[in-house]
Amino acid sequence: MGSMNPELHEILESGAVHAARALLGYKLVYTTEMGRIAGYIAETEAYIQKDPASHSFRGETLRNASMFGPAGTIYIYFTYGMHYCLNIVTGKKEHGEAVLIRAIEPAEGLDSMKANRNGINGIELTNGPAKLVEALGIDPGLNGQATGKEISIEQGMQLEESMIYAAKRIGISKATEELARFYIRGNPYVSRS
DNA sequence: TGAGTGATTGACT
DNA sequence: GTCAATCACTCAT
Repeated sequence: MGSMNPELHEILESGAVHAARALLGYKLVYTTEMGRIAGYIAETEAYIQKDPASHSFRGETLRNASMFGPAGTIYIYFTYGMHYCLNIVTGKKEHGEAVLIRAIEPAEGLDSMKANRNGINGIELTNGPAKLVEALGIDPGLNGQATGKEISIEQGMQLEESMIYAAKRIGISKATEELARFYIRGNPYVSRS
């Protein structure tokens, strides 16, 4: 994390809700020996420790330990017996909060994404949290690592404030009224539900 | 020890 | 629109 640019570090450490909004437009980059695969962050959700819908709500366990790491830590969790989702940890160390990356707009390595997604093309490539993990081909073993290595966040597209939309979260049954989901207005890769 | 749920997706009616 | 897949975790026996 020492290599992370100061502006980004400040954003992440400022807390999950603020970071979820500010991360929109940044480029999520996965670097492997095969090359770079990347996309612009188009949709996020914030999860803080006092949130009943957060994995960190009941305190630290083996599964969610990464959420309690320093800002910039990678949190990858396994769910529904078959899918992985990617989070960027926010806040101070020991604070149990993170931003779920729900959708990206492909920017680099389109052919690799298609291959990783078994030939799927178009918006179905990356318009969901587990879909984008599969498209990038992210190794679940990277859970707990710091960003700036295999997974990094780079300056992306500049967004007008009016392009950012806040909404209720989706895919959860607790605390659904929280305005903790953010997305780029009009971006076709934003997941529905 | 077992039932129920889940930060999802894809196939099917 | 409904629902199965499939496992880690929580909570109630």
